[in-house]
Amino acid sequence: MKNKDNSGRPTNRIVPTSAELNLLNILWRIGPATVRQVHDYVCQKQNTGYTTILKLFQIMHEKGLVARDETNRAHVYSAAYSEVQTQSSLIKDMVTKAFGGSKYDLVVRALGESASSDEIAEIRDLLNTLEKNKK
Amino acid sequence: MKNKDNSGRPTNRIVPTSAELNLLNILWRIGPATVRQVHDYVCQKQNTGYTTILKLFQIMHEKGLVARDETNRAHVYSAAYSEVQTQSSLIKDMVTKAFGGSKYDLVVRALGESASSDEIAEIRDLLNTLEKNKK
DNA sequence: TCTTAACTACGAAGTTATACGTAGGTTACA
DNA sequence: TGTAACCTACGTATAACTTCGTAGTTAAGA
Repeated sequence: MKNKDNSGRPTNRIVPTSAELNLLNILWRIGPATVRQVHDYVCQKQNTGYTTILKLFQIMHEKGLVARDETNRAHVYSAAYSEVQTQSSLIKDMVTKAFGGSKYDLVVRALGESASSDEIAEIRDLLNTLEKNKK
Repeated sequence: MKNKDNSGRPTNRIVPTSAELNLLNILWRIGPATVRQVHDYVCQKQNTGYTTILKLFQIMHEKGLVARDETNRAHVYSAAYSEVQTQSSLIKDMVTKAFGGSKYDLVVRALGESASSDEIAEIRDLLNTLEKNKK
């Protein structure tokens, strides 16, 4: 099924909201988990109602953002898309909306402000690897 | 005044919504403009009511996203923040929410999939310039 | 001057996102 | 067995986002 982004343009991309991303980050970190486990995890940092997490997972399940294992009474949720896939979708979305479609511009902006020498070196390595794989 | 992002964490950043970004892109392109001018511009691509644009600008003005010159009857709106500033804010926001705070990871993900040889060369040049400016 | 076109302000509707409470059923153990 | 803890489903409340219509005012031209 096709989703729609806020602008009304059609898209097939996975673009989780802020709160959804918060939970996905936890699933990516600790793996498939029950609402209880995720709730406990979240509550280490902020107070949130148990049913808030539950409801979010139910909605995310409807959207296809998470898979649900209903074998046991406490359902086990897992991310439907990998962190890398999701990050790529988010980047694509942002490049379209705020960078005139130019991925390069996004990279320039990200590097522009403050990149440490170490980071620069790492990215240079990455570029070498990318080019090597092309040949 | 402090804004809050969706996650409840406080932030001072400029994070326009999708529709807002759409209008800001136009202002950055054509410069300060009336609702009429922006509406005409928008309607080249999509049908949108005049008052839809008007209302959006009013809200953006309340938020401080645009400045408004009320000298003439037709108010003239202009972006309150540059495209570069806004892009940086959006990147920061995204790095926080989806890349565990690592700008480097975002760059890696952006470059990871498909970067042309030309783009790779350009980014290498950029890295050289960045490093030169550091010394 | 009178009518028409244009402009702003305002309200409201429809949708999504976020957040919880309650109801009703299940499990575990005293 | 009964009661306390736990789980899901569902309804609801609020705020933000997006869209547009209407009302009222101002300007401009016949």
